[in-house]
Amino acid sequence: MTDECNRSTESALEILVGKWKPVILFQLFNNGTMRFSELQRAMPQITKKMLTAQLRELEYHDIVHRKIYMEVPPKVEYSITEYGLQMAPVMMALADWGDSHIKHLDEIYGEERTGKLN
Amino acid sequence: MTDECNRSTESALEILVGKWKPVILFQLFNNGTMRFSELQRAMPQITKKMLTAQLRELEYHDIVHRKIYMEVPPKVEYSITEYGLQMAPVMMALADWGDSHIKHLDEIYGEERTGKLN
DNA sequence: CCGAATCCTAATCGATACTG
DNA sequence: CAGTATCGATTAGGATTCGG
Repeated sequence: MTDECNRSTESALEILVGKWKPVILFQLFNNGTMRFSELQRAMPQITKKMLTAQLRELEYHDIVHRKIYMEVPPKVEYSITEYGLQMAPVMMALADWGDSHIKHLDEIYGEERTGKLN
Repeated sequence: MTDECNRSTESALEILVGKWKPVILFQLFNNGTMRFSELQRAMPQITKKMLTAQLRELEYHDIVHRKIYMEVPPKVEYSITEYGLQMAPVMMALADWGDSHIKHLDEIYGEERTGKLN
């Protein structure tokens, strides 16, 4: 049971984990459909390699849909799948709790803390 | 706003992420107070180094409490803090969605899939 | 414009041995 | 019993270059 819970949780975390996954998801959740280049502009720090890799994983998990237009120059659009929309509550829960957690850490360690563990 | 959500989410993920964090949390949530050796027995694969490291991080985040008994041989007990209990809903949400997600992947790729992306 | 391929660094994870 | 220290293996992340 505990073991089962853990498999489930890790399966869920697989999707959220990665330096860019949450950002990408927030972008797509907020803006609906976005082109590859739009995503890149929205996240100036990300490299094409990373963006592609993370999108592929999200696509594999059926969270993100990839629509290819057969034209020149190439055009590819990404959007959250219907199934992906179901994880909105999880994202909200994480963002909510994370928000209160940031405040909690500030109370404990003060505003001047580095945020890093030694 | 999106940016703020993202900081919050990543702050939350910081806590859950790590190969052993979820397991440790499930153990402590289910069993209440546990000694170091009990945790080890519950997770035969984990090394002492990893167990210590993950517990320290959880302690830093005020999710886990560490109680040291000054006796010989040493005795240290770990438990979820009051604040830590507040993240129970998040854990539940993750486990729930992860569970349904596993089933969803099975539907898409079939039971025989490896679970790995290429 | 949207990637794939290559190479490299940094962080994470793990096996083993040692200590108060 | 409950750790720390050290080292090697593995993986995630990034810079750059090339191609359809």
